[in-house]
Amino acid sequence: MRLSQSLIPTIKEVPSEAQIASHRLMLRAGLVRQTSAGIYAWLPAGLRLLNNIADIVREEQDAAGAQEVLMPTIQPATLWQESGRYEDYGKEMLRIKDRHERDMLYGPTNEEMITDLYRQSVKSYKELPQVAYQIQWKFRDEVRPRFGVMRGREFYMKDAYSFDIDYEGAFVTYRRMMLAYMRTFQRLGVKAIPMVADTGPIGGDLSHEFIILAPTGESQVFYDAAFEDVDYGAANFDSAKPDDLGRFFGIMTDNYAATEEKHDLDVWGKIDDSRKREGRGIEIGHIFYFGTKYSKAMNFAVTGPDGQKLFPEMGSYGIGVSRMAGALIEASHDEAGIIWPDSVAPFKAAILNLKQGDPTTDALCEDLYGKLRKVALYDDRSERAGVKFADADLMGHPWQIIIGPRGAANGLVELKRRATGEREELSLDAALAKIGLNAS
RNA sequence: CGGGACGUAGCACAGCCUGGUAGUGCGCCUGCUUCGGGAGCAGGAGGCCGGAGGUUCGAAUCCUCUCGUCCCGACCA
Repeated sequence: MRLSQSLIPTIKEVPSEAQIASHRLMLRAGLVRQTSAGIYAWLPAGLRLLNNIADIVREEQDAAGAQEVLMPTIQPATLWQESGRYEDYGKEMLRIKDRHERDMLYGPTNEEMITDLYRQSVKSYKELPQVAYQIQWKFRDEVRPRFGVMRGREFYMKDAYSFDIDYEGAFVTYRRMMLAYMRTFQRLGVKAIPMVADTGPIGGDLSHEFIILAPTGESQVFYDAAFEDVDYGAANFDSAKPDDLGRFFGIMTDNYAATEEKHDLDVWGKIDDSRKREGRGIEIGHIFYFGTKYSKAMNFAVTGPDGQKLFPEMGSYGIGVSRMAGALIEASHDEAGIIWPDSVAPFKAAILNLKQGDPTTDALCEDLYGKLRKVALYDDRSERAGVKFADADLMGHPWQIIIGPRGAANGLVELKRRATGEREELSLDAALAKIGLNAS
């Protein structure tokens, strides 16, 4: 994109409502704007970020054998009355009436809806197991939204639902999804630690939450460095093999990890100091096994091998996609601004034209932009160099390709790595090769 | 849902206590100079002071109500 023609409004001063780093930086970098408490508009750069995160989540869900669906945001109250949660959910649920005075709601989660869809069509155990997921907006009317996008009322979330014919199958699915989560987080460039969790209003008895470390996290967490040493990639674990899943799950559950509420000083004390990791954590995902809670309540039964009625064993699996956007910034920023991991950056590189209007510089920039149109942001504004440097640092592009009249005369550009601050002067082709963006 | 604050120009704020019709910095526009880390000078645009009601000759300022936003706590992907 050309910055001069984009709705990417960077600002020097921060609106006073933003308290934490990620919120301030998301506003300053022009990623989002708040429209109501806990409700945000995603501007072009922010949307690219959101989509990049969602794409990685999607790829790993697909790789784990889940199928993507898209369910409505507005749901009929009748479904929730069947499960009993219409009453249980309380004021967090946004309730609406349509013109016919029918009770509707903006979905905070989708167990009822997916169960309804399965019971309509799936009648035999032979059609299971299945996992379906969606990446969709949800709404929970938090009493006190805060931390910008990290604790909004409207949020973008990947939610998956699994149906197995017995506990053993459900447990395999649970472990496979957990592995998919660790792979997803690894690709997103964050350290995520699974911790045994309360199941909350969704219910069930096997549940983990995934916490990533960031200085402004909501709670103190403790874990063994063993989690960081693991490569969760397909080369190390084949998610189709039960043995691999077992080995993986062993690592996830045998090593110590706990939030402060569940911290056990005796166990912690026995861990070698060099392997202790401690910090603030942000919950970024949550997985649950809850058995037949919804299949029974909503009468979703299939015919089993013995011809008898069988209620599928279910689980659900969430990743907060919009929350992840904020969490990534919490985990990766400095005084100057955001430092995006390469995998999710809205733009892989920014082209900084230091002297808009200089024929040589303009020509070199245009040439480069022509090659990087899809992945780069071209700062073609007639601003001074200092403004462009500051905005590029603020927006956090992994690479800055700095083009000024000095180097342009010799066909040279300067390449800056945001994360390290390293700069070097080299030819345009060499710069492209180094960034690894040649093909696009 | 308990506790506490704040709404004045796009943003950050002053003015309010002690009523007299609004100001500063940044941003924005124009011109000149500048031009590799958020430039300088000059000129300019922009606000029915969140909304409604009240007190008063007169309300940003005092009173009441209302809407909105933020912070602490409890709660949550």
